Amino acid sequence: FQEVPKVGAEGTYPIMMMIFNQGKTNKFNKTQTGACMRNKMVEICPFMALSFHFFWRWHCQKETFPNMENNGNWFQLKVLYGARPQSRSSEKKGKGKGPERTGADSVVVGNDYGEESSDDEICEAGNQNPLETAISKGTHTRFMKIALNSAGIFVTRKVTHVPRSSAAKMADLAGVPESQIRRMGQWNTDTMTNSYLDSLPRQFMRVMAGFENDASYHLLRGIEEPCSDLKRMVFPWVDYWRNRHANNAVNQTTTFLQDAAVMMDVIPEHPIWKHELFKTQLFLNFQSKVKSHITSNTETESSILRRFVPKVELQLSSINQILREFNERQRQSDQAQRQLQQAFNNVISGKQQLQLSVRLNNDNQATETTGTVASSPHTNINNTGTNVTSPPQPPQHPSENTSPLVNEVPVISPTPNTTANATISLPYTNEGIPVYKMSRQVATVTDLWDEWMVGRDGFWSIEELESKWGTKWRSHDRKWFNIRKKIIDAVNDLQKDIGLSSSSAISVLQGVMNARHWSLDRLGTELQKGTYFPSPETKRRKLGLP
DNA sequence: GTGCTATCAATCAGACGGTT
DNA sequence: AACCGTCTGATTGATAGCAC
Repeated sequence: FQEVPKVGAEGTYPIMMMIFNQGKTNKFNKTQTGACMRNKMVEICPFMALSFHFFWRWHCQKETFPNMENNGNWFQLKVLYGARPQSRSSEKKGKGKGPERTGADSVVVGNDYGEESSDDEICEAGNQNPLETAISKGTHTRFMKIALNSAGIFVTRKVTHVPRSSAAKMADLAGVPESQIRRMGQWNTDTMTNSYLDSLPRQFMRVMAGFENDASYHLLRGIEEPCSDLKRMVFPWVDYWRNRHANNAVNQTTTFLQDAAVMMDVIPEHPIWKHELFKTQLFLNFQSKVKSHITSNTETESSILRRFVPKVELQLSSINQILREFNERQRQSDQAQRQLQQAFNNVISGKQQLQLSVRLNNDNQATETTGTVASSPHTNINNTGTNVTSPPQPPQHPSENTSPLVNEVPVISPTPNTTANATISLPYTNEGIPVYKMSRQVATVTDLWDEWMVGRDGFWSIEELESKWGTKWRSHDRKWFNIRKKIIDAVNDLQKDIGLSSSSAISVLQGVMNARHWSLDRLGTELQKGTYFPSPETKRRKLGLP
């Protein structure tokens, strides 16, 4: 970490530099650098990400801070380590389907990687410290895919290369000169760039961090300086070794505290906030000061906007209005689509009878057949549509429509189905009662409520199954049902006791699950045990308290 | 030659379900 | 309800083979 002066303005700002001397385009071990600065948006700030990563490891995971007495103790440690912390792979021989590997090619000493240094070699070493094991290529790819997919970006090729190309494109769109982009991406080959220029393309860094120029580098969350007592609580080990080595380099204590003050509102449910540091009065005081800087400045910007560009604000508010209307229409459209999907599922599953009209025009004698079909994925309609096979007596479908034509319906009894995934047909008992195993894929209160009240994949809802066949449909799934029922009861309790809508009640329970890191099963168990009540009112009612 | 995907094996946490 | 062995799914490391 370095503190660099602003160009053309007073003050400095911290930057994080990475130094590397090997890589695909660096065949001659030339020392190259990459650098970044604090981002305007705390959510994507690399300082935030790295300092939270370290805080989590040293405070929450209780990882031992390395002894920095000499370089050999910590030079091989990886910032992002890849092996399982509890991995016992050293006892095993070889993994994967390939031939067993020998340990001979796995020893990596110093920086002399020679001609072929692949990640795999670093990953191998038999009894190596997991903290010294680099993240594998496959894991890197998976992490990238998860991150990209969660942002709605689907990449099929060069997944790990995406930031390299997209950063260049983003910078180009933001007007960063090509020369700067070349320098950041190490795409230059001319002698001047390679040998003489400062390797930090400051303009590129600033734009990617959300700032126009050095003078405009002004972080609202960076104004408030934490007191030394608070700072000492963050990375005390780092402070210790910095003092021993008389190292004045910037450390992340201040930026961590400033970022934490804001991030707590961005991801309030993250378990890191359980740490005692964030409950101390020192931190709470500091956090309120940081927030006051942010809110006061936001208002200033808004008043400036009102004073100088009233029309812009008017336009913005009308655009907002349009967006709201658009969202409302979109919501209605989504709802209609869901209803349509539900109706379609009902038809597929046989819950809803379907009227078909078939006209055959193959020859001059046009035939028209009309029939009502309680359809099933196994429904067979032969060429004429009138030659009906006599099916085994179908179960009593919970359909309310009984058509006079129902006896013509070609329904084939669904074949028994034992896999949880292939839910397109239901097995039936000899008495014609469907045997439904509740979905193991359901992990949220919303999905459970849906399965209970609407039914999954077009099958009967649990409510319907209960009302039609009592407990018989679930003779092999009692425990699961009973635990889940407690959650449905809790939703109903919230509606009854404090007047919430069903969707609000579902949100409340889902919020509890998220905050406490409970699975559905855990929530159900806690409700069953009476160790958790959805509301104080419910608790009073159930326990008969005044 | 390199990056990526498909695939297998190892491992772990948590769910499941039978027994007491 | 507690216990405990088994099952299941998720995660990770690793390799072969394909595409470029």
